[in-house]
Amino acid sequence: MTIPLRDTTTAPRRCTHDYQVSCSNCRLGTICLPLALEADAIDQLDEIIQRGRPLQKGDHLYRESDDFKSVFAVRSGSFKAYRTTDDGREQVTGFYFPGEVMGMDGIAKNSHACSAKALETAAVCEIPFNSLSDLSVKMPTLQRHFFQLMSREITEDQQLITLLSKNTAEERIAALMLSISSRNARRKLSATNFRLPMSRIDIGNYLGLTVETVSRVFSRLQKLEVLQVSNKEIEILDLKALQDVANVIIETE
Amino acid sequence: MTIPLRDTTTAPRRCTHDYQVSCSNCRLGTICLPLALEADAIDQLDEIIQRGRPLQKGDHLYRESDDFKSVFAVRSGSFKAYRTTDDGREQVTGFYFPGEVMGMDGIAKNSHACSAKALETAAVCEIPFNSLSDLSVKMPTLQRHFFQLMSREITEDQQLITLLSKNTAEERIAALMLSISSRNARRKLSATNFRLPMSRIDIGNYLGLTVETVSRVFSRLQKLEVLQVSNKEIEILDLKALQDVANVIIETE
DNA sequence: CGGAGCGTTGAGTACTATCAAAACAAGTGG
DNA sequence: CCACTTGTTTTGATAGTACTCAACGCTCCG
Repeated sequence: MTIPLRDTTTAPRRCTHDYQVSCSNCRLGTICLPLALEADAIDQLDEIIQRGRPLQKGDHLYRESDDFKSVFAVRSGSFKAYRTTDDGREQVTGFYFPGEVMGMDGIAKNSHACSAKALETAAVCEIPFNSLSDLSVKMPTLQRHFFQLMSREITEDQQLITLLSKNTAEERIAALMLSISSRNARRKLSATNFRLPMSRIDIGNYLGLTVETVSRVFSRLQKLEVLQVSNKEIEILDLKALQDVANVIIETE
Repeated sequence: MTIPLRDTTTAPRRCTHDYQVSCSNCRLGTICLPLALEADAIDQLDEIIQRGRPLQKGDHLYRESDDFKSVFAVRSGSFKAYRTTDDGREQVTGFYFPGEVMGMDGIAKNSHACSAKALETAAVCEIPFNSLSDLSVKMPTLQRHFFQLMSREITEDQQLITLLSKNTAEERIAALMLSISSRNARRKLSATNFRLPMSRIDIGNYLGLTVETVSRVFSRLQKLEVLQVSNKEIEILDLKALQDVANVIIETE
């Protein structure tokens, strides 16, 4: 499960490990770029992607206001994206798991709008944006897919907005657990048993709650036998109930 | 100020009104698509844009789950975008003023992720997405600009996320007033005197507050002589103070 | 083993929501 | 033009959810 790499802060550019894979044989398949592309197209994409950047827990992939050069697809491990507010506080804007693409917020101003930090040992595919643009011009399908990827990021942000704007602490936590569950399922991992890579602090920050509230909600959901929580290990005991909690039950009429 | 069009539900396709303008002589200039394009490019863009769709207050430009065909640039008037949550409630995701582009959330799934409703009499430029895609392939600059536009939408959503996650009612209202103020300024309108096109309900919905709270905050800011509020008419009396309210003063150390 | 950071739990508080009522504005039809 | 309806906005009283402050148990790692 964990990556067979460690301690390679200065990663050797090419070695024979599994991160050497190409897009065509990547086990993440079509998750990262939902490409129903011809083999030829995949090869071209493959050309521009730079692999082999293992990061340790706590390492930054990029920082806010860094020059924007590339977007990144997570290959293994996980990341949090966050921005620093005017008054110095941190706002977590998203968590990223294998197959998901980060950094598109940097396109607007040619500098990253948020920082990305590894929550555990992690590896990414770096996709230089200029090359991607150029290739998109030649390959309308790729352009379309990338538009879709960005659009999806927009709709996901809007879902979070709704969550923050309308939902209670329990609903927010339940929604996050369900989100992580389904993203796991997409990668053929267990939808009911998983380990949270992020701290309670990050969860609270992301969901607009304090750590204490997050902790209390977990305790409550455990008491209700909806979740089994043991530190970062989560087991969904009652999926239906969890969905009910998330869905806002309110049936006034 | 209001548009010289009314009652044209079935808008005549071509008439001699001012909405006949082309991109090259549009007084919104580079606001909508920040195009530093060559004249030739602008003409090509102009070709694909469909104008003359005046809407009345309350009319929908598109609805959630409508087929996605186009994005829209606001020409006059204003819109709110909203999505309906699973339990039937409404979540306002944004307000759109002249020069701003709506509908990019629809690209991901080829159907609109939210509805767009005119807050007052309004007109738009419709930009068919397929044509835009095709043109982008031929014009890398246009592709780049459109990527940037989408990226900007992402960063703006993230700002709203931060606002909802971290800020008090007063801070949220202040931030919205400042946002509207600066968007007005960009269009060479007054940054201190303006009319809110949306209701208190919409403001509250957008900012994750109840109507009552919105109203109370306006009253308080008025008492503090930061704002002059008279129904929908807003005057910013003390910009500095308003920025202080928005910026989270908290200077613990 | 001990410290540092993380996570949990408790008590009290505060901000915002909820409920309720009334003033006000806008639109309709007689 | 006015009575009437409907929806919006404001204000007040009360309640509840989540925050703050505080203490303590747990983990991880040097």
